[in-house]
Amino acid sequence: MYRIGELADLFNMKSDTLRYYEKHGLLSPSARTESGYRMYSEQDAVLLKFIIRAKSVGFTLNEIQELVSIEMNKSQWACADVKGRVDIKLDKISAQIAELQRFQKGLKELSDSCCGGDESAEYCSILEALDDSYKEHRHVHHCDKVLHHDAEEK
Amino acid sequence: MYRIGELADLFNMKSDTLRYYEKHGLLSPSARTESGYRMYSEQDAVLLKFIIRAKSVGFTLNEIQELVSIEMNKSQWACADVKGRVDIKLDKISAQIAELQRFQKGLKELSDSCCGGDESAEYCSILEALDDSYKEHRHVHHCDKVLHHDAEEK
DNA sequence: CTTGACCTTGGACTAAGCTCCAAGGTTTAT
DNA sequence: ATAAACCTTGGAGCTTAGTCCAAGGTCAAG
Repeated sequence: MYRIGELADLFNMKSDTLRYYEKHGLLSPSARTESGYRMYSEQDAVLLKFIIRAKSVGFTLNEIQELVSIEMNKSQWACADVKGRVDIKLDKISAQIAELQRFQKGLKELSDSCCGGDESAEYCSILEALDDSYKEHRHVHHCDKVLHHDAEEK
Repeated sequence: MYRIGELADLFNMKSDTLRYYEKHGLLSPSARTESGYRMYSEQDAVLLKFIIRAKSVGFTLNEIQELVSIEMNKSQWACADVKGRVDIKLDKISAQIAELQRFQKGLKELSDSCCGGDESAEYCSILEALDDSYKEHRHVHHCDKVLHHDAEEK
């Protein structure tokens, strides 16, 4: 069992945040001491870890609360309902991964076309790298130019 | 050239949001009419599209502002600096994709083990699906149980 | 030449997600 | 047995990202 401060330290967060989560129905300590201290179990820590990870992938506390409340009352739910809810979240995640990958591709092209030397970054266009409408009439910048520039320097 | 309301409509947002972005250095209209109306160019629209996409993959307005200001003053920057900044964002994106994929894998396992029928969702554990420490001593639930249940019904 | 749909600025308001503070109770180490 | 380091509640304050409002200017149509 952890006291609130111990659990908070374990996950690098403030006790305040844990109280905030409790108030919003995300995570209640599984016990209290006679004097009223919150006591968190190993299970609570696992749930907290889940909450933190869900948050880090972009779920709001409300969405997480929904997942958590399903988990808490799972014997009352039909399996089909749980599956349905989870599949909705899965769709959201797939879409988000796809968008991130598109973004990654754009930035990577930019990084690759940006030679990384002392020369001006005039041709390192973030927009050019990311906007599809640019791509048709796009100038392709190779590092040749820079290598040439480097050659001149030598 | 678009007036503020036209551009806003084009991207399903409020004029207020565009003014907000302007105030925070993300997007200034490339012209004003004599009477002071903001006029946005095609270029401005491209930049706005970028801002919206960056936001959708989880960048804060501050981070986007940083990328945009690099774009705006790119001739003043050394190529290496731009590449450096962009590479930092790329790392962030890679990490985020990885985390999303881990989350996706967990939820997918859950969805698969959750047979989706009328039976109780007792064995559909989101935590079990997502917490690695569970996996070692994990019960594997197959849909056999349910198929059997279905068979009994017939 | 007025009506309605736009636009301007400035400032107030909201919601989410914390974060801090005050006033007091508890536990622990010296 | 007393100080330091925890904990409690309640409520205020902060940041981010908008969103709304008021008072007034502009512009095209009838």
